[in-house]
Amino acid sequence: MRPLRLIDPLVYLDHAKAIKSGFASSIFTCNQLIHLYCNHGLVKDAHKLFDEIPHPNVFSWNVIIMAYIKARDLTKARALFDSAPHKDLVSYNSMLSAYVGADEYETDALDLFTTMQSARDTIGVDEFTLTTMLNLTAKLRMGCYGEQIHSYMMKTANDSCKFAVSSLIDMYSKCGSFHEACNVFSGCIGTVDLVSKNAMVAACCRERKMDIALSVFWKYPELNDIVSWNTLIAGYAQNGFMEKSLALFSEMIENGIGCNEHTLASVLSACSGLKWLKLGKCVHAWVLKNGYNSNQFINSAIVDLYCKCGKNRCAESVYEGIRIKSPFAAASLISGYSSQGNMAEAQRLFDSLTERNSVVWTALCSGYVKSQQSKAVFKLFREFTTTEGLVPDAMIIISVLGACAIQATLRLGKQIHAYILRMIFNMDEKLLSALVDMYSKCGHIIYAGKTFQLVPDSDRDAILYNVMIAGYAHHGFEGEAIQLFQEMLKKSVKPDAVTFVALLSACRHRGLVELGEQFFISMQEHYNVVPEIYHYACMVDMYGKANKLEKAVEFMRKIPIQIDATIWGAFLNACQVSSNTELVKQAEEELLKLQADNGSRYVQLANAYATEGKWDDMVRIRKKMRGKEAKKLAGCSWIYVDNDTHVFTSGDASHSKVDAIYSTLVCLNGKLYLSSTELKQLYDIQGDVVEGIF
DNA sequence: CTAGGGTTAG
Repeated sequence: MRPLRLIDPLVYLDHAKAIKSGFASSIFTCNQLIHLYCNHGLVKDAHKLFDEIPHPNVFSWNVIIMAYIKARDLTKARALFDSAPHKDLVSYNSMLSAYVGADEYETDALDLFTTMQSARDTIGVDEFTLTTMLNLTAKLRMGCYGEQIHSYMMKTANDSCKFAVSSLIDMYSKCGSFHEACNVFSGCIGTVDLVSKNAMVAACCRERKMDIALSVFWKYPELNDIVSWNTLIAGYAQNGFMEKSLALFSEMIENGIGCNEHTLASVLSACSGLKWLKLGKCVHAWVLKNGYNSNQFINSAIVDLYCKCGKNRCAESVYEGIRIKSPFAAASLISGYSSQGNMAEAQRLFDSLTERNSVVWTALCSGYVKSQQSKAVFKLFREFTTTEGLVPDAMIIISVLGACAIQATLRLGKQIHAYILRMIFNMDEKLLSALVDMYSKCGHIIYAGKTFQLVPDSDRDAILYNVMIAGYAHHGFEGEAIQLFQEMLKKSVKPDAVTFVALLSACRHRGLVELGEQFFISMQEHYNVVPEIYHYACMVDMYGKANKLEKAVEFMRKIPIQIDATIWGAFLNACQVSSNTELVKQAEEELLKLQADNGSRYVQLANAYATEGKWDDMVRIRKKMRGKEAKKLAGCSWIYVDNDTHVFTSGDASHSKVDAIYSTLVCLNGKLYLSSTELKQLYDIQGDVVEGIF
């Protein structure tokens, strides 16, 4: 068949006419011709020819069924399949793999597989069927079924051909059984084939075990093809090693391997990660020159590149220029708008889309989380599940948990947790970090701790530790926070800037000045973490809260970076605590220079003067604030009681049960300033109420 | 002794 394709199809159209007029009409030639028509997308002509065959054989039926499968008309393919008088294993396997390859036909695939095995049907299964089914279990991440197929393959000696091996590695890896994947791979050492090796490299990349991936890659260098290189390049990029990914790409080109659209997509995402606009633009030019600009992965990577490099206008014009737009490119642009806080534009683009996948929904949701609009997230999520009837995946769940954390809606957070358990989601560190953060921000530090404990030691990454340490810090458990920090060091998980923000803020809240100072020094000396604005602000605030103004002043003098409004704000607070009028004025001037339009700054200053009884100054600041039309939103608290939200602002007396509320408050005030142990007991009591979830 | 079905990278 293959050489025929090199000849102008028109020759064969002539040939078809010849057959029709009675020449050369062997059924063999007819079947070949049907296949030829299909390869040129001429399904209708193929079908016409098929209809003209007086006695189609099993090959004829199979080839016409394949024609509709390739044209993605599975309904028609199935209708032909059902009506075919001649069917063999090939017919079944073709239909099965069509179902496995398509979205939302998983049940049909399973039904067909069951039919094939049923006693009434004598068709049976072979190694083709089994590898196809492995593919399905991999796609559905159902490792337990994959395992069953594996044992059946072993029993029937179908487990050692190269197709079986590569599919098994792929299935185990995608179902989270890396160890099993390794076992399969090492079982065929010596007779390694290329595809199995590539599947193994991919499996290592999925596990972030890049050193193993590299050693597998270089173990049989003569085997390496373009897929091997692409797998490794993509692996490095996806695990955040952008420079390594690009270095490997140069090596690939130097070795004359060449590159294809897979390579370029990874290279583009490495460029976005590094914000290397210059190289990214070169790749963009290369894409245009080589006609890769109809590839949806490439297009979304280019849009993403321009967004990440702050060139939203370029991103927009690339997006406009895409002829067949994919939801992925739209998602990139939505994330671009979101990262600039432009949710109106993000929503507008979302509304204009005719095709939305869960990536688009997630992009918009996480945009609203970033801009703290939790209500919008809940609204979107409701639309997603009820109106659209879509099944949430882990990514969108993470966004919703983020919204729960912002709004401290424990009830919804717990519902989501229960949902995760019901759906038997694969709980990865990302999802667990989001859960821990939600429980912690909703005030349930005990739950947060229990969720954290569910994560096996080896899976605890820096983000998860950071979330948990910050949780303990905010709840006043500095001992637990520090203990966790030590555990983190012992497991050689590298602490980063966020870790130290959490630790310093624990010291700040508890007035542990000396410990805070130790952390601040050691973060630079031992852990190579450069202090950022928030670390400085935290230190200043710590000195302020501990009433050590002279230390704050001394610290302010030594700050090597541009002192911004956050730091000045903390310093102003410190001055207020110490009632130092001279310094307050100094801080005021600096602050207003930096943040003339921030209403909260004026309010803070006005209050500072009010505390000192300097009413003239207070009035002056208030007037200045009006002149600039700066506004300050009043901070508020809220609580859910019987499905009703009760909102309170400071000094608020508008609630119908205001007397009862204030008398309870007086009571609670007396119980404040508990010791760490007392606090824990209090949380434990709360924790027991809904213990069932764990 | 010739046709048709299964594997890896985003």
